[in-house]
Amino acid sequence: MEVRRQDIHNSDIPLVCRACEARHGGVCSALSAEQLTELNKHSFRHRLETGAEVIGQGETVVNYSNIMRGVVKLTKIMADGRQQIVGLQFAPDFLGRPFLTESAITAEAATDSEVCNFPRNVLDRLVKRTPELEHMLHQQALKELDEARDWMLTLGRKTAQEKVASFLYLIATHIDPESVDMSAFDLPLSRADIADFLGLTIETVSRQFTKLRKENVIRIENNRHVTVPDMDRLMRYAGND
Amino acid sequence: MEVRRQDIHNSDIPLVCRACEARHGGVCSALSAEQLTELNKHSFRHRLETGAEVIGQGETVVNYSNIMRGVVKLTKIMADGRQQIVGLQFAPDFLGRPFLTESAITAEAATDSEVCNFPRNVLDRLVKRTPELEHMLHQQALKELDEARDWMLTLGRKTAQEKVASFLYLIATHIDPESVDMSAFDLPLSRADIADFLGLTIETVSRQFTKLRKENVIRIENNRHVTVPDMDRLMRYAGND
DNA sequence: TGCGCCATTTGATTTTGATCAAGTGCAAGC
DNA sequence: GCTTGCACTTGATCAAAATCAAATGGCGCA
Repeated sequence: MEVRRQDIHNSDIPLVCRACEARHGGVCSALSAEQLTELNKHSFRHRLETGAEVIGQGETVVNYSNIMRGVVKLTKIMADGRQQIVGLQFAPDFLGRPFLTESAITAEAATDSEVCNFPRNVLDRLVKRTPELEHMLHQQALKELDEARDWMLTLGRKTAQEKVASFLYLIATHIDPESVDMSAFDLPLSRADIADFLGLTIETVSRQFTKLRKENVIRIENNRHVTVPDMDRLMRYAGND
Repeated sequence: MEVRRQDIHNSDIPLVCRACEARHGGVCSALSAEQLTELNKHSFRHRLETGAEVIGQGETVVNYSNIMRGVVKLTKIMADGRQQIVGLQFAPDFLGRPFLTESAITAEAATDSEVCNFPRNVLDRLVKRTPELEHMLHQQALKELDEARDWMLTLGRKTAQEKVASFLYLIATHIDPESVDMSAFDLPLSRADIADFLGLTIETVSRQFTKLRKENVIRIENNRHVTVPDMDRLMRYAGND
């Protein structure tokens, strides 16, 4: 099943980009062949092992990235070490905060990942000249805002059980957007990360996993692999009626 | 002290806009005289009493707004009535979610307010033709995203005392951006609203107010008027070291 | 095979904030 | 001036989640 595209001749497009799965989902989809070539001159792909930091809170932003593969967590840290994950980004999301030089968050690979980096100033220049690109980034910002607000309801008003169920539901629906069957997946986060995402402790997360398992809402193998026999049931446990 | 402006001749600008305090801060600042005239043909100013709903969760968006005066709260409600305020908007913020027809949140006047409404389709058309306008909206979305993520840390990881102090600090720094002295202000929210903003109950909010008062971090008159003798001290109570 | 290292689970106890239940104070209306 | 209603405060008790403290269970490696 070939998908026809009316945009540009493939032959005009840089080789690496032609083979890039994110080209049609990420920011690059808003660029012309020349712009892609220009951006590609300065960009480089990059593997990230679990835990590798993309940028730290308070650091100067020199690169933006596109996530090619894996999951990246965005965290905020307090002076005394308390930590909150404020966003999870999945391929092919854009990673970066346009128009600010200092990062307000830490971005770090939650799983083994791959990103495509481009220098801040090159993309910034491109954005100024390409309204379609700014539109793309605007859409992404609005999507992240919607997600952040959804999560605020979870953090502020849900019980521990609802929080854990909400997290499982979120992962089920985001981890593999291509797949029709969302009922089996690997958790991209450790219990500690899940706790930081939900505003709970590891112990509470663990207990809620056990409880959901005993009530047959989920099955768990090897701590990371989850099966959901009834997605609607999980949704009800998450408080999303 | 007259402020010189290089943009456009005042005489080309609609009368109501010329007298509008929000014109230089809000979306309108990105528009040319003709565009302002065009938009103004379809826009109307509107008073909102405390509690008046601008738009309800799940409803179809027909208008965008600019807040001229007052504070608007954005809330999410669960099926069983639990409620979380996910954003506070102050004049001259833009109010609305571009590119989506259904609202994911309820927007409601937290104080007596005034807004300037324009039909969705008129502004949408204008955005398509005006990159500068999209840039403005993009900036606003990013600002709201930064604020949402700050608040996620507060909701997920701070104690009740830190939450209340954080709220007071937020209001002190947002209620009157013009004023140099932020140490005295009126709370724009009732205790119930504050509880919904902080993910707490009214009782807990009240107790924390009392505690902060007894420790001389704040003074309170008539339930709504707050004085902060030492802003840095309040900030430390908020956990922002 | 056994050791040590982690991440995770489980259990006992404590703490924080929620819930339930009266009060208080103030302003509007008769 | 008294009642009524509403927003807020205060107090007593309860429950959910945090904290403290051991287990348990892989997994890599000697």
